[in-house]
Amino acid sequence: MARKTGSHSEITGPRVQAAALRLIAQHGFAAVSMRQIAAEVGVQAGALYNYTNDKQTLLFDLLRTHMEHLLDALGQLPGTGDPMTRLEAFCRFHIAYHIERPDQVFISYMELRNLSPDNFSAIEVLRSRYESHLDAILKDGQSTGQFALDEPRVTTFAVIAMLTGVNTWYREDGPLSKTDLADLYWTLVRRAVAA
Amino acid sequence: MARKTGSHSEITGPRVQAAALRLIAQHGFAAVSMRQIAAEVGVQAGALYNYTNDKQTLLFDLLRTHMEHLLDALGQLPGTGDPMTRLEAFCRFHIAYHIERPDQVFISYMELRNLSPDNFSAIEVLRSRYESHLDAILKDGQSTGQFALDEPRVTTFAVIAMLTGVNTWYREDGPLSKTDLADLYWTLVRRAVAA
DNA sequence: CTTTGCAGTGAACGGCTGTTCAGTTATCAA
DNA sequence: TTGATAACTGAACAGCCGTTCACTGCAAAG
Repeated sequence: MARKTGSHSEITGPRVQAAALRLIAQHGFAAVSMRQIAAEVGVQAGALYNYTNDKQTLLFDLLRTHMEHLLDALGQLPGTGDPMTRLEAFCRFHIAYHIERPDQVFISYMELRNLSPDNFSAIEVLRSRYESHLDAILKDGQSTGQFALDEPRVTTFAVIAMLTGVNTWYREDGPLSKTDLADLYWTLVRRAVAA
Repeated sequence: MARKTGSHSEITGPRVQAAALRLIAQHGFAAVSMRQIAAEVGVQAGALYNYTNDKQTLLFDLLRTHMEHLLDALGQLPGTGDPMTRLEAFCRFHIAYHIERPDQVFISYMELRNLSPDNFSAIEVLRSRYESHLDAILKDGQSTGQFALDEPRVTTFAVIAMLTGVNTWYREDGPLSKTDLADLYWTLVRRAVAA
């Protein structure tokens, strides 16, 4: 099917996508061959081209799917209301969502440079849409006087970097529960921005 | 020379190291060939093996050199004294040092998975030595009552992730000076940890 | 002027790369 | 049972990979 249409936005087969995700997260896009992915699925390399146009599209679909799901989930958070409440909701959401999808998150900012220019731009659009959600919260809190920020845009980057950082060290079987984790990070963020 | 000794810790030729750094930061370790690196230096691929044992060692030397220079520079900061003062010094140092070396920083946590197990362990040792510097500051400030932290170790990860994040967005020709930048981040960190 | 030794060449090695495609197998509707 | 169609194989393609090595050119030491 994929072979015939040549479309750029096919939905890659779930089995293929899962195998690619796992292997690319582990070894990196450039280091993983189509034959390895095929072996993980349990088919020959040629069969993959029933599900994707080429290796580049396979990576792009991985990142695009992740970003779209992320934005969908984000859309369910309230877009208006008390900035402090919304900031807390965002922080807890971000940590919870990212900690559950370490492979997707890892790939999504590790393999950006392996995207073609067009694909890169497409992902960047989605990414900045996500960031602007936090940006809006910070600016709202700024105008109500609840937050004290010299540069909301910089704070956005700082908070997101801090929150996303959990993925580099948090282990499910460690001493900290996910609730503990969210509490700790929320305390840090709240104090960092509070007036 | 390198060809004969077979040593694991040779210092790769500076020209080769610089070329490898630039290309790997841009395209990724697995995506860059020895022939590309050689072309950047202006020699044939075979000549590289006068300076390094193999491609893996070339990457390892890049990361090891970076981490050793980082630790050297860190060693010049005061190890004792007022925790708040030391924390500020650390934050400003971290930002200043990292912002000047975007390629090294990028590679140093992007290409970790391309290291052999032994080389990976060696780099991890250096990395955790760096982190423990901040950890010590936070624990000191905790005991003097200047900081209010539920989990200093988590705070260490959070602060380092936040500070290192500048490299993903800061541009030299943007509206913010490096001093502005350090001031902004220091304000966030100070308020996040202060009692 | 000769000798020594390093730096670099360029060809070659086996092996792996993404991708294509004619041909085989399996599935399922009529 | 037949026919259609989707899924998959396995071989092949041209090309690049890391690494080795006999050989050349050159610079400095005796």
